[in-house]
Amino acid sequence: MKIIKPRILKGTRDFMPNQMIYRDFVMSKLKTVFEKYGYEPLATPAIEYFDVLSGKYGDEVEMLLYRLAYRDGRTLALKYDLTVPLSRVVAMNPDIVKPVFKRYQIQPVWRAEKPQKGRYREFTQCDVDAVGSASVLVDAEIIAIINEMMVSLGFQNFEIKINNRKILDGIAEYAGVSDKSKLVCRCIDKLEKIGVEGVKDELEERDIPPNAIDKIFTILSLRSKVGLDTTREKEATLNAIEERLKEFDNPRQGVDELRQINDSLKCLGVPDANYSFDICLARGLDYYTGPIFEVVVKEANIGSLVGGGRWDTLIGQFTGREIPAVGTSFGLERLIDAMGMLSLLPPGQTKVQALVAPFNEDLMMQALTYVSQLRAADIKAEIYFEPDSIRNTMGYANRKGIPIVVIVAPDELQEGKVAVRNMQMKRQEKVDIANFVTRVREILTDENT
RNA sequence: GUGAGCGUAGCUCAGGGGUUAGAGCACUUGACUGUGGAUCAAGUGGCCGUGGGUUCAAAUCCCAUCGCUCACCCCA
Repeated sequence: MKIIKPRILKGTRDFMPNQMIYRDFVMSKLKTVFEKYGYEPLATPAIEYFDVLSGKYGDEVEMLLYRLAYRDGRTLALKYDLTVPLSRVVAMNPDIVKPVFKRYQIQPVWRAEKPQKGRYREFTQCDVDAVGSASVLVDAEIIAIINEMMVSLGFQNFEIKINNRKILDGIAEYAGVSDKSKLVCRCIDKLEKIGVEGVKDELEERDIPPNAIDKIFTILSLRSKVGLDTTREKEATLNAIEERLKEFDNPRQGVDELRQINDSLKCLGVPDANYSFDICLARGLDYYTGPIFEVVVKEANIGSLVGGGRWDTLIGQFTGREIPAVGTSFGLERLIDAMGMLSLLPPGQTKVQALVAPFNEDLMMQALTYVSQLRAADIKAEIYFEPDSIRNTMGYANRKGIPIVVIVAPDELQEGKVAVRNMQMKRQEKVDIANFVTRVREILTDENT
């Protein structure tokens, strides 16, 4: 027999039971919040026609599409994100957007990247989008969801950065380099990372004329103190940007949208300390057209945990008729990685609540009826099938973190009882067989409160 | 795609030309005859990633290759 060496593609992972518990935990929180805001689930295939995905993201990203060598080798690809498949669904079912289609979607996506910290080839995106409305109130709602989500997961110091593509384009227009708008955006996006001089150098290298660079920086100097602004400071920043760019329609509109978002967020109860307007935020994907946002947790240092924005023209690429849309994407793995680093993940490595431990083979059948009784009472219970020694049984329960062990042994049975051991408290008591399920339930609820 | 670093026990790593390759943790067994996180003792476990080269001698130096990690680009 030929032995195949077991291995796994770089950038993909197996999720063991203890990790799945965390994934389920975070996903259920996400679903709860999404549904609370009226969004409904959708799923799409892993495989799409290549031309459906191609040309939507941008030149660099195009290389990262996973193409499938099916038939001619170029007609299919694995999905790269959940937004383009959604736009395809809407293009095929245009009626669902009357008046608005609000969906969430939690599925894996694939990117042909070189993996590194916080970056995988297969990972799970958790998207919420609203399709059909051009109202900036929806943008605010998405940001409110992001905020509630981050708070609900236990993050204390996070920052929702908000900007607008229209303002970014305006900066390039103001500097007289509209044709290089994308390039300019990419450079100023790095301000935080490489500093003012770094950005200047990079702009020079890309042949942006010195006077244009100066003009770009007169706008960037209006940048607010990220994350620390009060409402009034935010308004002042927006006003200053608007004043500087007032001769250009597009950026003026962009500023106005942010102002409306700011007002809406106040009504939606999003604290000022949790978001900021950052005119350096760019986002790489081509399909964003209006407000864009991103969440960074500085302590975690694994890039953005959440990213999104308005994408009003994507669906039009399929139908010729534009349908406005806005939404965001949560990176499941990055959220969990960050929560792990900040100790925000709940303890507990198993969901099993009770282990029934027969003392010897002769008591196995009896033990089966007991474990069955526990399950009938909706207690997650398993039986230890190898009654080799009570020591090993306890060791197993301990390793796995099972809170209660029900010992079925001759001494107790003679009195019509079983032993119920609370592992955490190291307390053990004899309980009448008639009552042991109730007793187990009591111990479990005591512990959980 | 560009660049850097690392591959030694199940895990984290030491050893950086010279007998038979080490430690901690984990695992197995025992002290403990019906009880798990502790302690102590003993034990199992290695083609030193793979292939070639230099050398009297290679885990150690050189080359290649594979794998992993990190950074750039871009992104969740």
